[in-house]
Amino acid sequence: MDERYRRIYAAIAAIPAGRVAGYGQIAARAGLPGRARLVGAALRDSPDGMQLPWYRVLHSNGTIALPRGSRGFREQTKRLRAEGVDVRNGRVPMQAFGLDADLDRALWGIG
DNA sequence: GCAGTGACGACGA
DNA sequence: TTCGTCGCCACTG
Repeated sequence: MDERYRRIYAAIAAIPAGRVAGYGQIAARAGLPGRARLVGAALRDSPDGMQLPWYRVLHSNGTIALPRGSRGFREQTKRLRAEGVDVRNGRVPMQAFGLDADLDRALWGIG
């Protein structure tokens, strides 16, 4: 496992329940700005045994990355709703559930 | 080393 | 709001 992947996993694990973050945010927090695709690769490569809130990672616009109707899509939607996140038609209002700048700073100690 | 592909993101129509 | 295109970088054959 690469150091980059470790950082990505750590950034994802830092997302609090009931909140969501974009791939770009995760990549940036992992010290890999602009490498959003690498976050997706890391999730694909993540072991099943690893406890990772992968379902809290969405597209920058708040839409679920997985294809509509796929098992992962259903699983992500189900888990998010279980945490109180409002998933409307495969989409989450980032302005309500996304990580704000202040919250982001509080979580990852930026600034 | 080259070409194809992808759990992405920003833009323009 | 939705769709298509381009740029990005890492992985794979």
